Order: sequence, then C-alpha cells, then structure tokens
Amino acid sequence: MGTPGSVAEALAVQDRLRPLVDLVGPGPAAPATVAGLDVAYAESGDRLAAAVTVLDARTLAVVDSAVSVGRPAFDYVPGLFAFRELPALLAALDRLTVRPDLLVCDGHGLAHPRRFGLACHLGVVTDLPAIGVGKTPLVGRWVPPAGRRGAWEPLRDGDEVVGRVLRTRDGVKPVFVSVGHRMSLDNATARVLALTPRYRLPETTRTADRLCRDALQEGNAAHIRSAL
DNA sequence: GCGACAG
DNA sequence: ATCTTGTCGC
Repeated sequence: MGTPGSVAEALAVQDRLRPLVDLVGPGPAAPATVAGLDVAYAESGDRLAAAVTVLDARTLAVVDSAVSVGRPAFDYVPGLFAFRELPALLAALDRLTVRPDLLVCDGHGLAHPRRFGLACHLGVVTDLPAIGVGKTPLVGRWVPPAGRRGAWEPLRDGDEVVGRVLRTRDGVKPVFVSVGHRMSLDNATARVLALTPRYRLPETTRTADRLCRDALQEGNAAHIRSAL
C-alpha cells in the first residue's frame, strides 16, 4: 500500500490524495524551523540517499538532520516523480528528533499536470506545511521576471496560476515556487526569499543536497572497504 | 503526429 | 538525477 505497482495505480493514488491538499494556508509567517529535503542518486541509478536538514529559520544554522539510503521506489516518469523518492524521504523524516514547521521540497507542488507534485504529496502525508521549489519548469507558461532579486511573474497553466517564477538573486536564473500544502503562494514566496540570502537555491535545499551526496559517498567507501 | 517532460 | 572541460569572476 506504500508504493504503487504501475503507472495506473500511481495516477489513482494522486487522484485520491489530491483533495486532501490544503490550499488555504496561509502557513507560518515566522516558522522557527524549516526543513530541506533532497535525494542523490548513484551513477548506476540503483541506489539513492535521501536527506533532510532542519534549519533554524532565523540564523539558517542546521539544528537537526537525517539520511536514509535505499533504492528508487518507482521508475522516473514526469508527473509521477514523487513515487520515486517518497519512501526514502519519509524514512529520513522519521529519523528527525524535531518536527519542522515547514518543508521545502526539491521539486514542484501545485505546478504539476494534476496539481499534485512532490511537495503536495509530502505535505499531505506528513500534514506539515510544504512548498515546492523547482529549478526547471514541469508545466506552465510565464514571462521572465525583472532581473532583481525578489522580482516574480505568475506561472500559469491553462487559466490558473499554479506558482511563481521567482528571481532569488540579481541577474540569476529564476526558480519555480509553488504551494505544496497548508501554505499561501505569497507566504511561500516570502519563505523562499528568506532562505536565499546568498545563493539561487534555498539554504535548506543546499544543506540537504550536500548531506545526501556525502551519504552516497560514504556508502561507496564502505562498500569498497568491505570488498577488500 | 510531434515535442516537452520536476529529479 | 549524473557525466563532463573550460571559463568567467569575486
């Protein structure tokens, strides 16, 4: 009952969970802690490491973290990406000693063909406020935002606004922000800007990215040592 | 029919 | 996602 066995089953799961997304929010305006989630893959593609880092929202210092290694749970299919990483991410979340006030996911939330991307899925399953921050678009049309940090333009799919194209740094390629669960788009935008004082991507994403990459390397090293 | 397609 | 060389800039 955890991971679907087919594309059809995965689509059914999304249809069943999508009504559970809280689109009202508005979510915490001043969260004490914010979690970043990310996954790294081995080149062979048969192993992955999921990491969660919890940052003090004010100082951006890491106050807790957890990793989980495993196998991709599903083939990569655009639109069904969440099923690939969800089990490992949930396992890592379970290992945290603190419950974060907000989840910042590496991928989209409502900016998804069926309005149920990874950030929505994680938000619904954990019932935590969640937002999605994607580096590249999955769906939608937009015009480039002005060049300054903080500038944004709506991301539209059909006749609905599914997210924002947000410039987090002056003159740097924008990111794609969307609501995951229990958050407003305005608040999601504010939270992402608060997490990007220096780099294009949120500090949460950056710390989680480093952690899961390191975990993969450690796993490789241990594997090699045991083979000698 | 063709291209696009989170990570 | 991951593999890659060089290159530009602080």
